[in-house]
Amino acid sequence: MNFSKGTNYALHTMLYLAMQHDGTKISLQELADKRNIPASYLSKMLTKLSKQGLIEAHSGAQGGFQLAKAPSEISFLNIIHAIEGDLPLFKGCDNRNEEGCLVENIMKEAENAMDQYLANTTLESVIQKNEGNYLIKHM
Amino acid sequence: MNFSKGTNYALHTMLYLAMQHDGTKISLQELADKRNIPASYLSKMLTKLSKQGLIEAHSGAQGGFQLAKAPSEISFLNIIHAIEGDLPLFKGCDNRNEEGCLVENIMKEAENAMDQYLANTTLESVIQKNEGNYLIKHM
DNA sequence: GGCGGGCTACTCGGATAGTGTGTGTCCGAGTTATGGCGG
DNA sequence: CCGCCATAACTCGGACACACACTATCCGAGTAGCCCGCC
Repeated sequence: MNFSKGTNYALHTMLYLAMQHDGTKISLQELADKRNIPASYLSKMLTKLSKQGLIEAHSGAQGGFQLAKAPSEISFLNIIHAIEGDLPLFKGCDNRNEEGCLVENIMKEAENAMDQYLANTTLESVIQKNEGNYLIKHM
Repeated sequence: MNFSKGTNYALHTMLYLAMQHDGTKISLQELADKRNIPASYLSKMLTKLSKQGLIEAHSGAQGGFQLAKAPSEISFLNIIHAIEGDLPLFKGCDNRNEEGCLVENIMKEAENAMDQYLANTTLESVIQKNEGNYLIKHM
């Protein structure tokens, strides 16, 4: 049980896109090179992000990707759900009765605690908090 | 990315064991039958729980399993870590510098939020909250 | 009656295997800007 | 000078392959309580 590499790739890429505040389009190849991500695989992740309306993909020459919303409106949770799916992390027991599975209910609450943190963390808040930081430029 | 079935099995089994407050030993077969879990597989999960000191295994005739601690001292987090391992859910980037990976730090915080909830949820608190409930008897 | 050995019930741990998902690659199809060529 | 067309650069999406963890099963080995029979 752990987050997939695809999620890691997506988060890094989205952060990179958010730093291009002027909204210029960036090609798949550049995104892949900057973070040492296999381009073919990253393409699949970007497709998912695009389908969720988080980024825009432009075909043809001078095409590329850019954010579809303001960085303040894109949370980590949005990105993670776009990649991993929005199914709950925990599948409860089969023989569920009218109140559902007790263990499952508890795990849902635990997951909600994590989701709430991720929903409150937007691309903008991360960049602002780390402005001028060495990290943000080279990671 | 989701919790394994093994975790589900372990949580249910531990809850069942906790309800045997008199500390009688319960055989692997009975535990498996009560929750419709394949006994051979459950055995592996119980081995992990035993190695983490959460339950005691008694060999031989009239043997079986019982909690090694009081239900109030066993949290959901203990059980989950025993099964899934205590590694962080998110593996950050490889090229980490002196401050680590920015994305990874955020994900660690998110995971901490979930862990904190799970650490505060003990077998005892779950049972007390659902005492007399239909669920607790039949799940 | 007491002692010992076999029996039974159970756990422990390794070996093995199927299965699904994550990860990665490749390639063809479709799309758009650009530049050159002809009118 | 203007418009059309070929080309290049790029995305899109499916097909495919591989690795690895999860899930599950089976079996032999070891262990502990119990009972029966022998002394």
